[in-house]
Amino acid sequence: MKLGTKGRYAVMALVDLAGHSNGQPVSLADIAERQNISLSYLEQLFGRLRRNNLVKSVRGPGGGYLLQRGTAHTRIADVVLAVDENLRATRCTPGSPVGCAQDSSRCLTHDLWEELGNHIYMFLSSVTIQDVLDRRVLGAARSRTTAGPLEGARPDSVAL
Amino acid sequence: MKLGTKGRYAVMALVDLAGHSNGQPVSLADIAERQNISLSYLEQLFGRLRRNNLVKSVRGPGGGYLLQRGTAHTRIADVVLAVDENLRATRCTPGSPVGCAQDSSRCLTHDLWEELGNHIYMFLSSVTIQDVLDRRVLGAARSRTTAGPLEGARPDSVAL
DNA sequence: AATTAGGCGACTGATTTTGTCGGGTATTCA
DNA sequence: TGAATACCCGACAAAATCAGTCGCCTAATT
Ligand code: FES
Ligand code: FES
Repeated sequence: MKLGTKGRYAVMALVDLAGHSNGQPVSLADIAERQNISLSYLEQLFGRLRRNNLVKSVRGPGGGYLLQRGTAHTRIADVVLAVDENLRATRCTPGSPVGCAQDSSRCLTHDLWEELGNHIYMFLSSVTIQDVLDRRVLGAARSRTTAGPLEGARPDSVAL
Repeated sequence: MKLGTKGRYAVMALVDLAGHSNGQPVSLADIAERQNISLSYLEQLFGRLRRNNLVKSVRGPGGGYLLQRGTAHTRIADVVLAVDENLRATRCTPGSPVGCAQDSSRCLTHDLWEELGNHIYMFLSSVTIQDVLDRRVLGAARSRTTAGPLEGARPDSVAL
């Protein structure tokens, strides 16, 4: 399991984007300056966000990025997964037959890591950009966490 | 946030230790062979575990390690923190005045990461070595998670 | 045509992680 | 006493990952 600057920057950038957009596209240069992140790095991140259908790009002068789904429907988990690729905590790869244990079966700790990953995913799924924008993370999110993600299951790369 | 092989190996080793000890010390060489982990690496890890009062060492022939607290009182969170040092997800250092935001106050996402860290810690605190040994991770742990850690608060390095 | 701003891939330096090595020290047993 | 066992410890090296840069391109607006 890892959570580096990629995931953090992506969330920060999207929150900034959501906060400064009034229906108009927001340029990366603006976000870069406000959030103190390198422009080239942001471009890299937004490339992945775009490919994951989280943002929409508008080219040319006056262009920039827009959130594809609304602020209330963009889950933090999706953002992190888009740029950080996996939250998986298990050592064994899901498809492969041989895990970290030498025999065929799963090792004793497998379930533990898997459940940990589930937990993290649930939490991050329960928080939206809008929640962060409203500083509504502590109370609201926690109460919703026990109920699981809002709606719609992730298709792949979730297993954790 | 990070969770590397150090944390995973440490938990695997302690579970193995708990499972193969009958009051007698278990040597690292045995664990190393069973779990397929380098002996030298294990020594490094157990050094930290010992310094964190999770295991007790017995030197000399027939020596090895014992769990200091019982299997039911050794929390996974303590093990991971002992070898992996921190689960903290925030970018800013807790003591320092300046976080990742340029102005003095916390950035919008600070609460999010902090709350994520809390969540992870709560989950890992709710599971003990005994739970893993009994493959009792999925149901039992989750039900207890909402109630928080078993007892006794961590003194420091927890903030995450 | 000129300017703006996204799109893409390769590349590099720094840091972290993972794991090894070599040489100790304490304890037991013969 | 001394040999064997097994913990103890710090330094070190290979490998992987991360963070960030660079150059050049394409699309749209004016
Ligand atoms: S983590 Fe999947 S088998 Fe060990
Ligand atoms: S994470 Fe603490 S101020 Fe941004």
